[in-house]
Amino acid sequence: MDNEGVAGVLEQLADLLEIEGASPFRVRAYRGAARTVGALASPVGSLPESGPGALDELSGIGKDLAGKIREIAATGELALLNELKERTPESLLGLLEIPGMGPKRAKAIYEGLGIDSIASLEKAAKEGRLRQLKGVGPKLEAQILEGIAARALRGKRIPISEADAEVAPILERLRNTPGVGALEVAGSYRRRRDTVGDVDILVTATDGAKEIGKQLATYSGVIKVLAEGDTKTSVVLASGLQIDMRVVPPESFGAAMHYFTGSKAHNVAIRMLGVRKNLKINEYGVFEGENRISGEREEDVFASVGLTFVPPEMREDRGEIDAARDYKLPTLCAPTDLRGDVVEVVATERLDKIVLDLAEAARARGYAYLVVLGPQEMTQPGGGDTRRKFLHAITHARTKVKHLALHAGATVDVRDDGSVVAEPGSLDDVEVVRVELANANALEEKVRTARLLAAIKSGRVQMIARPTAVFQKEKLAQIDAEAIAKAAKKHGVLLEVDARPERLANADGYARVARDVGASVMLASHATTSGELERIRYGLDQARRGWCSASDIVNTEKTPKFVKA
DNA sequence: GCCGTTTTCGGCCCGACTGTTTTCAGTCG
Repeated sequence: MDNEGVAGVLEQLADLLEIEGASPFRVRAYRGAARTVGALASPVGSLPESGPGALDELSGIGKDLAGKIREIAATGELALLNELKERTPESLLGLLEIPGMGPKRAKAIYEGLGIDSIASLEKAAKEGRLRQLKGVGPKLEAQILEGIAARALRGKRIPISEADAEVAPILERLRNTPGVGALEVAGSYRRRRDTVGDVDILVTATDGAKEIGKQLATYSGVIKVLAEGDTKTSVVLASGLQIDMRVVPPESFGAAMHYFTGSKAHNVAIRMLGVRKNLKINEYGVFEGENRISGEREEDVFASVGLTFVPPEMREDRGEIDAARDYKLPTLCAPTDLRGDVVEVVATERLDKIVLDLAEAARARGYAYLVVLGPQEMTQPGGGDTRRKFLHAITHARTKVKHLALHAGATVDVRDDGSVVAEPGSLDDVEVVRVELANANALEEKVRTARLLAAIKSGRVQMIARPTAVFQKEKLAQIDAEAIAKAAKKHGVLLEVDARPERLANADGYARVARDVGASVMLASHATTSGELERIRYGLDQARRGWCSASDIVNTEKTPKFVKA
């Protein structure tokens, strides 16, 4: 079972344990393990049983959970889960998805009224039977009914690129409101996660919150105002994206930014550090007893617990707190560090112009080089004509655009023995051979990994793409990232981080593995038009989440060497 | 169930909000 599946089982376990009334700390341990496994770049099954890099070395996973995780990964089942399901119907888990329904109420409703499904819950609520239960009145009953009706509309996470497009005009509007001081987006948007659930905006305002709240509520893209209070305004946009805006006093702005940026796990860890120093840390500031000792600037919150400033992208409780304490945080790669990109073209009569456009745009961005991946056909039977036209376009653009190194590239599939699938001679004038497994989701994980390892060792390829199963909506085909990264480092092969919005899932974990073993990352916008070059930023975001500094990323070099055997 | 410059037991983050209460439990982020 893949990591996502294992994480799902652990979540189920946590939910069922919670309904059963197990220790909240035990439940939290299971949820933490689910989160950790879900963020892992390599399959949990491929981790060593003991020693460095072993499962129980991960923070929050001890001997017991490691054993259970291994059992789930190997068999897809878990004895404990089956036991729990015998005592508590699995269908109760569905009730937890309704807003206002938590484990306690689910349990009470099941035990008191025998309700174990959304359908029977809805019936009972309509008949007014829920209020028989202690602690449930007419309002809660109505709220549950509303929750059932609205559950299909519940906001799903959207790609960060879409959120960017939604948020930009709103920020513009709010910034132009008189009396607005600081204005920043917090939350997972600021941490640059690949998807965001909602957008948290924090502002300071000189004369009250009324005017700025009104500015948000009356924005043309708003279809529903959820709340419009003194300090908080919540709206839903036509796209379904929810925007929460909070007005905070200037002296609390840093603490609020820290608090609302999260992640939750990072915040918990920070507050625990505070507790040890007898400090209370919340969204209003850092307190020693009754006295606020800081909170105006985010840096001060970190400093109060003995840490240097942690960039938002790193705040996931993945070791950043220890690193910040020991002054070992990397200097993350900045957008201005980038000097090159990987783009692609398809077969068309206008190849000369398209390549030239891309080259000129790259030069205008200050790039020193550009890898252009040619049309698929060029390495296939009968692709000679396409290949000649592509190479001509490259040569042509070289003469027109100065101070930009253009490299011809090609994407190929690979066989079990590591040999590339390409017509003889078709790669002769290609400097960068990029491997992307065809039909990756139809292959076993072990086969995927083995093929990529064989390709890396063959000495005939320069770059490895992360296999994706894009037709299974954003689901990634798993590979043993650590094994691949180690081999890539040894053989000088580059690991591509694809910046296309639909291929960002888990790219942060992948980049982190590459960085940790010392392999080189190559960001690839895969732009097909000059306007798409800017989306390299999304690849960089994920690399930054993976702790990559400029030296980990090949795009920052002016003249990278593409070694070819 | 995890974890340890208060280490093998006894802790484990914090606050807002809501509905139901009369002092609080449950949910949520």
